[in-house]
Amino acid sequence: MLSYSQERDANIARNKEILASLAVEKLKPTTEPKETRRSVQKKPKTSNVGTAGHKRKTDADSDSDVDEKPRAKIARVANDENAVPQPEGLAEGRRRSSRIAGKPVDALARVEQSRGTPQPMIPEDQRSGRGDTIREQGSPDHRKTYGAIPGIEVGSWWVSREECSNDAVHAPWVGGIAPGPDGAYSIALSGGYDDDVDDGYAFTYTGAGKDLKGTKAAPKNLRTAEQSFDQSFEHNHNKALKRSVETGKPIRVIRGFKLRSKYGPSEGYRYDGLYVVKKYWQEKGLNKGGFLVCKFAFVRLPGQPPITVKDMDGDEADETTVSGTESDAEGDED
DNA sequence: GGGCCCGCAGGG
DNA sequence: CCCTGCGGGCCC
Repeated sequence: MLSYSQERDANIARNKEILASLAVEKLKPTTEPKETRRSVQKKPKTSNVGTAGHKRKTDADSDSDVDEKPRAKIARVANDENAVPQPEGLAEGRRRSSRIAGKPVDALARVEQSRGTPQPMIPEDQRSGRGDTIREQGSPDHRKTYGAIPGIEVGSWWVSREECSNDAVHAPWVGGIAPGPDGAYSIALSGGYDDDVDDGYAFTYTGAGKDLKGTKAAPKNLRTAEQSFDQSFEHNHNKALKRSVETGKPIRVIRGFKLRSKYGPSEGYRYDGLYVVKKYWQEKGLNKGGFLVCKFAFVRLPGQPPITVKDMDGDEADETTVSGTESDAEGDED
């Protein structure tokens, strides 16, 4: 019987092989000058700001960094004219993705503990959910658009899935896969599976299909649980990704802070551009029942801005941008 | 850390 | 209407 880590390593090795077998030419290790760091453009738009009803930045007292910080990650592009005036207070201040409850999300939370109050988080007239930067009459619903969302640069960053959804980059609040008729529109890498491999320019991804967990009263109110059955390509989400392989439609990819990879942002969710799915297969997943999972191999389309790479050892440390690295001596520990 | 309630979006 | 899904927050 293999231990968890042995099994994981075996899976990872297999996933790496598959990625390698795709014979994709890796982008050269272009180490971009720090400037290239995309999107230092703060200027969060309203959409993004007004967004979460839950957490709203009350006033400026919270952290006042951001401004000059090169690591400002808010990257909305927005035509200035289109830009809606900022409700003050929310304007600047990078809001954090309370990745860990108990962090200085301070006043943010609190403001609205109206958890039970069902009300739109964004005023009706502002919540197109179609990509606010292009919200004009007649503009298409970008939630169902393949490829880039107008006005959203590669490298754009959001504190939460909710905000990302508001900009139509990845519609589901929870789901990792946004399915469409000719393939998935977008996916989210959030570190849900330990044996997924992320090399930046390519990665393997595990499909959907898990039980929900809950209590007696609310049997399925939790969004995750242990794998308790085999995943299949009949599942709509997996089917969509399989279809992506056939159609070659580009898929928007966002990486989240929970992703255990040097390509994951240290906070929030970042749009890393377009990828295509090259291959799909099934394998025994990393779960105690040995249940099968559906897997997919993604490869990044060329000609896009480089991905930000996190300085591992330091974590929160600095981030530099490169567009693909050979070395991936990502210290395996355990 | 874990437990649990509360969301939304999309598809059936 | 129902259900699901690599969230998020709060409480312990």
